[in-house]
Amino acid sequence: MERDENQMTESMQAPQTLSDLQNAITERYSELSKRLRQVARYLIDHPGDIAFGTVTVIAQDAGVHPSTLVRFANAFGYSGFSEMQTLFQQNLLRESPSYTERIRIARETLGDPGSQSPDQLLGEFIHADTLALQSLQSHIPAEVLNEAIDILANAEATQIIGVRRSFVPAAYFAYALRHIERRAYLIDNVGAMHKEQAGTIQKNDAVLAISFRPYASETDEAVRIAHERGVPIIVITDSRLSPLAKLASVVFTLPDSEVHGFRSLTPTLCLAQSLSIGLAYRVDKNRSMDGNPA
Amino acid sequence: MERDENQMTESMQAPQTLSDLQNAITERYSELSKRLRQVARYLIDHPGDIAFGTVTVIAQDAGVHPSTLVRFANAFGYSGFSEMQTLFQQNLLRESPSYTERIRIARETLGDPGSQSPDQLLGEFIHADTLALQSLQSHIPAEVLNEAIDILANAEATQIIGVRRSFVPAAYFAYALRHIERRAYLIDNVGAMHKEQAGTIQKNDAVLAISFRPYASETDEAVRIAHERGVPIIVITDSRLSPLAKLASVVFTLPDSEVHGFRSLTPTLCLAQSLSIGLAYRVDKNRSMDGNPA
DNA sequence: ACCAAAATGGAATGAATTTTCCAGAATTGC
DNA sequence: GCAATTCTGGAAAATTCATTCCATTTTGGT
Repeated sequence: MERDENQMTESMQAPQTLSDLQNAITERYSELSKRLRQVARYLIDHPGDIAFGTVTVIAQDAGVHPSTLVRFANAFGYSGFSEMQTLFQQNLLRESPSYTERIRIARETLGDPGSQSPDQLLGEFIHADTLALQSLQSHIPAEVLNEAIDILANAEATQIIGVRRSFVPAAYFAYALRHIERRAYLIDNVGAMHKEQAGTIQKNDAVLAISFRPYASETDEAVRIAHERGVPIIVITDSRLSPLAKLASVVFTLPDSEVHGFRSLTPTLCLAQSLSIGLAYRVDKNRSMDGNPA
Repeated sequence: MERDENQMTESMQAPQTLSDLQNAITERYSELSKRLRQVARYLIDHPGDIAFGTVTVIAQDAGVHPSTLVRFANAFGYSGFSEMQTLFQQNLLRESPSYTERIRIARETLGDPGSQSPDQLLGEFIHADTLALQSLQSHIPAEVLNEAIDILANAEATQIIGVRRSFVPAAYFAYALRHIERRAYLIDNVGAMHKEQAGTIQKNDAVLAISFRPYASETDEAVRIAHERGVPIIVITDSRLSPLAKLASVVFTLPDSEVHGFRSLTPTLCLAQSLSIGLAYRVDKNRSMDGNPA
């Protein structure tokens, strides 16, 4: 067996993921020099500390000289310490709730926006929507979902508000709730009568409002009316700083994924689905517990 | 009560944890200037993206000047942006381990219908939508996309038809097309006047019809009228055997993903986005080729 | 113990990044 | 509607940082 291949100094290509690197380190640990072993141990044992921090700080913590870190990175095929460091950062990002960073990276690797074929465009939207969906889960705490479903389950009817872009998920909510035989009223502002429509909100209703930047005054007004009447309010919006958030009983803040200037409604609709079906199950369960096993 | 204390400029001491900072931001949000609010929103809504990246990059993503970030940090008592940034890093380090675990658990329990928590349900829908999106790309040939965009680009106005479930993507189309300054009419059947609405379809319009099983007669009728008048028709449906398919100039057939009896609209909306933005680019290109470089 | 080769840490260089400063723009108060 | 104040963004300055280079030390072999 030819052992020369294993000598890898600068020639071989560097590991591209953190786990690859960790494997490589473990494998080559014995052939490293004293100081490099020290670095190796530190990298393996404290991966979290590598992501941030400067060479100087990390070197101090690891008890070595900064240049040793650079040499270590070189020994594993990287152009410098910084290049190796990105692996640790990416790893942290992958585990973290953040995803716009990944979109940014993906966008960079996808080349210039603008003169693209519709086909590529479709691919980009699919990609962006997928990422947005993935991050959705981490943005929606289970308790909030449960509270929202509680409110909907206890309400006699649900009044749904959403205009312009948010009209789309609002319409979906109305469709879905009616589908599972819940009373749902869509405040659709037909005939510019949203105030009149909002006027019909009653004590034992629930209000479901959807509003994203730029926040529409129509939605705001309707929610305000509901708030005055002490009606429980579920808000789906994009930020805790949204004007609706402070009036709400329950707030969902959704990450907005923007590609080519168009924000995706996919997370909102997915949430809408989940709320509706979750409600359906809840209502079903309540019914059977009420002594009606059908 | 002495309110002076609240004026805090440089004098007060800066929040030492991320949640403290977030609270402080929420509290003082209203008294911030326009740009600082922009920063505030970005910090609240994208905490994960602050941790890495340089001021320059973050400033770009937030749409502000780098110095604004520094000013913001100063306004909250930090010596500079970097000092504030460390809060976000610490937070990321603390949060990271749970996330992948959650997804794994959610995925494992997938397929166990019935008594599920809404949280698990959400995970299922996310998963289903993701799969549906993935398969979308292979179901949409590039030529069909191009033809559809051709039709939309040449049309004077677009008439959009979709009822019930399909009303949701139809409404989205109407919104998106108007957003890119195309004339779009949504045949929404208000006042049960879909026939009258369809009657306004003209020779150089285009028709965009969305219909899934069970196919709605309203959509069918409208498309039939359009077909008689020789108007180009784009159809989004679930099968090439759909009654609309044979009248269409271009047909998109979408795979339907069904979870808990609810079909997902996500692929339809993703397609809608792609068509709209693809159209926007096409129109832009045509305009500049017509000698109007703006 | 001596020589050659490798390894190490200090200092310097050069690049990148954060911060400060300032002039013009926008906003507010009168 | 004007003046004063605040806000903004460009550019330069200052700082920090990663990397390279080199002299010194250490290691391993004879």
